[in-house]
Amino acid sequence: MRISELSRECATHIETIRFYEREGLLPEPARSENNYRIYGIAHAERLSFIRHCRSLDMTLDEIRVLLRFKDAPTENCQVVNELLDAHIGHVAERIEELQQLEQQLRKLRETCLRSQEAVHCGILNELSELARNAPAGPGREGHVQGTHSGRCSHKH
Amino acid sequence: MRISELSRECATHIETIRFYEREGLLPEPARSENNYRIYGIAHAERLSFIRHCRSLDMTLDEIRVLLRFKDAPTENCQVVNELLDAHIGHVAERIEELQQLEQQLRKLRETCLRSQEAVHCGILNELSELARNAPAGPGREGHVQGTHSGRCSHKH
DNA sequence: TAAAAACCCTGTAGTTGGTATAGAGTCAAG
DNA sequence: CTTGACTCTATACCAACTACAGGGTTTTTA
Repeated sequence: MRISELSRECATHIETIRFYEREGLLPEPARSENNYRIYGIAHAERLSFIRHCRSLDMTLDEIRVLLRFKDAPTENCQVVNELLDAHIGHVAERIEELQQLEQQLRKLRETCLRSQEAVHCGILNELSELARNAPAGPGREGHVQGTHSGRCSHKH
Repeated sequence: MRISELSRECATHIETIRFYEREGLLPEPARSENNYRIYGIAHAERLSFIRHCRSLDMTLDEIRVLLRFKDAPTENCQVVNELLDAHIGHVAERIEELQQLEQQLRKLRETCLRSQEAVHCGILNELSELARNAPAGPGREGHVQGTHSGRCSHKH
């Protein structure tokens, strides 16, 4: 099949497929005489595997490790277990961070309950106060991302 | 004060300070005769404000809005309230997503409780199975990031 | 006095996981 | 024969920095 069919089958943008090939996650497929990529079922299965791992928020590096094990069926899978445990740990960690963050934001929100002049706005004043007393940077440790992600409005 | 002192005072990398200046978040400071940046207290306060907002996981665009209101003290602050409400919403949303993700990952982890040959590893098999049946991409909607963030090991 | 350490500057490239172009070639239908 | 759908490569862009190259200045030390 050609790339657009694979794209439909795996609900994956064409550009993403080519990107995975460049990254070495998908093997280079055969080419037709006019240089089009020709994929088989194995490619579709591998791409689905990758996409499923991505939907579980694994990094491409983590997925690379899993693929290595899939490709070497006789190897001991302990590393797979460890990878997943670590990933679960990071997710749990990030959840806690975000829960604390939500508390802080709700507390901050309470300090300005009605519209008024910005100079009297409790939120802005509180943010300035806190800044003076505790100039802490983001300073996260785990490999868990922040609150904003790119999967949304890409204007232009 | 010079840039390294500001950097110490606000616990912010020097490069980040220059980056904020390029981005228009910090005003261009005066320069000494040898072209070094010279900062005053106002700069330190503004930078602390920015860093505090960042520690609350706001984007630079969101912070830009807040700064505009700080700079125009007579304007009505309703937009500030709305911005914060939206931000709280996105954080809450991301928490729920991550909690569901954690459940899925724990379930997956249960399918392989001991080390064995990769070909029999429940995790790898389960990931392949799920992939065949539900080839769903990431497909997040909000502006909330995934599980992995850059604030960690930057190998090189 | 000279060299080394410490600080500063600009500009550019890298990070992640893609997305979106430009510019060109290929193919089938009307 | 032209239109539209599809493909190709290569490059730039997103956020929010971080890091480095390549240069200049200032201060400290031997």
